[in-house]
Amino acid sequence: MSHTPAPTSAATPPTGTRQAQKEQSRRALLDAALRLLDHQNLSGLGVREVTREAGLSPAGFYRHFRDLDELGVTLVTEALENLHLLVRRVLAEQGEPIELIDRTIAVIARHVREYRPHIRFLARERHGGVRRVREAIAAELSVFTEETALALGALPQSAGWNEAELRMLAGLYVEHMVSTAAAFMEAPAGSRAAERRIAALARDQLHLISIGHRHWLAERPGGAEQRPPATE
Amino acid sequence: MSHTPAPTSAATPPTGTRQAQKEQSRRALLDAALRLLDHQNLSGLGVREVTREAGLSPAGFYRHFRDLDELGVTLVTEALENLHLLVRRVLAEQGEPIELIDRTIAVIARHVREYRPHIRFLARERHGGVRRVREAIAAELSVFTEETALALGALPQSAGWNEAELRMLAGLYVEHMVSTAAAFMEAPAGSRAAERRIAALARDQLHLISIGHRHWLAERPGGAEQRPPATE
DNA sequence: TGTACATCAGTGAACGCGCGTTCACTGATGTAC
DNA sequence: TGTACATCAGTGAACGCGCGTTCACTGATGTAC
Repeated sequence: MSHTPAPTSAATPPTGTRQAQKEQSRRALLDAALRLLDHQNLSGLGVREVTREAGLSPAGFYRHFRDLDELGVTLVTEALENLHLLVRRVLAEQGEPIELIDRTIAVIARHVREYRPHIRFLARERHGGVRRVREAIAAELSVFTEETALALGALPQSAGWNEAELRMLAGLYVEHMVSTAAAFMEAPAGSRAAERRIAALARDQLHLISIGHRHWLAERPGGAEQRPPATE
Repeated sequence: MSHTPAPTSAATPPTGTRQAQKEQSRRALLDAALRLLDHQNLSGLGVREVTREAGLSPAGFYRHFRDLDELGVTLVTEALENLHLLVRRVLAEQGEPIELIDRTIAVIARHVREYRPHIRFLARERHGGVRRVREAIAAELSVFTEETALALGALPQSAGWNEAELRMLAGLYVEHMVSTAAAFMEAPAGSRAAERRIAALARDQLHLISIGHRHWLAERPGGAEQRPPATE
């Protein structure tokens, strides 16, 4: 080694360049689609539209996807992985209930800021026109609810709660998270004032729910002893 | 009058028949669109598609609407009137808190059963691709929240609540109503078992929120005296 | 009641256009020797 | 290192098709007398 080899440069493309370039085009197609989905629905997307936005010729599309459905499925997968990332971030938070609320909201706000296109895509297609996409999102939210129920069960204020009750409460929290994320998403991009207003509102609402959580056992409908065990 | 005139019949069309026939075609177009929107988005609708479904020739469309946007706006208006009908039904209910919860859920279930296409349309377009539609829906939900806040303020358990707090709670209830309606809507049409499961879940969740409502004043964050008056 | 004319909702044909998809091609990247 | 060949991501032209919209028309409904 009389001289150090030149670092990977444009002049001397290393093996693997080809594959990397292909990946880059694929990424460009997916990103173009996400950009277009900011103001339209998945079912309204067109092959020519996407390739135009991505800077490829229409025919180039078929080197990467069989058709638009396949690209759609890829986007769903990405968005759901992304949602799972959000869930893990939220559930990883620790602390007293009141801190937990603020941290949860902060995590959601940050996530929406970082991954707005994916979040918008999920909000838009959750009740959108493509059944398989709707079902995939519903299934993921359901998994999310189970994970949340598990986490809630570990809290001291959940002592005495059965599984059905934990899932009920988890559902309430998940729905609230979803609508909070949607609210952050609809806010004018980058408006910290709007973000603060949404956060303050969500904070009070979560606080009220946590108060309900704490007093539930004493007042649960029908009385604690009449409630069936956690079947269903 | 030696003989009673024949009642309105097909053989002797009365004045006004023409207008009534036109209205019938217009209704057929709107209903066809609603039917198509059961499994696709507003922005994906086509003139030829709608007229085909309605049994008119493509050109006939233009006797009723300038373009699809105009038909879309009409559907939004109808759906929002319909939503307002639901709100009035819910807010008209009276009774003890626990009864109120059950009645509210029953009203929502019935309304979704009666007007499923309109409700589905609202759910689908709430975060859909057409900005003006999204904004119209958001504005209506906001009005709805204000009305709910007003109704909540009249309840004895709201004594001592300021306006911002009432709106906060109303927002929670409205969001919950929306997701309950969506859940009823996604349930297999006519499955009473699924409806009962959704109703039971919603009932517990509303109950938990109402417990939070009752204990809020004693535990509100920062303490009651530090809270600013009901300015925004 | 009957007749002559006006209205206009709905039609069928035609238009130009952008769509999804295919095809033979080009030329940079990769490989064998 | 240099040369000869293979691969294959991306291209540009072409296709047939359904779209939105227009147009002159038809015939039932409505009106005047």
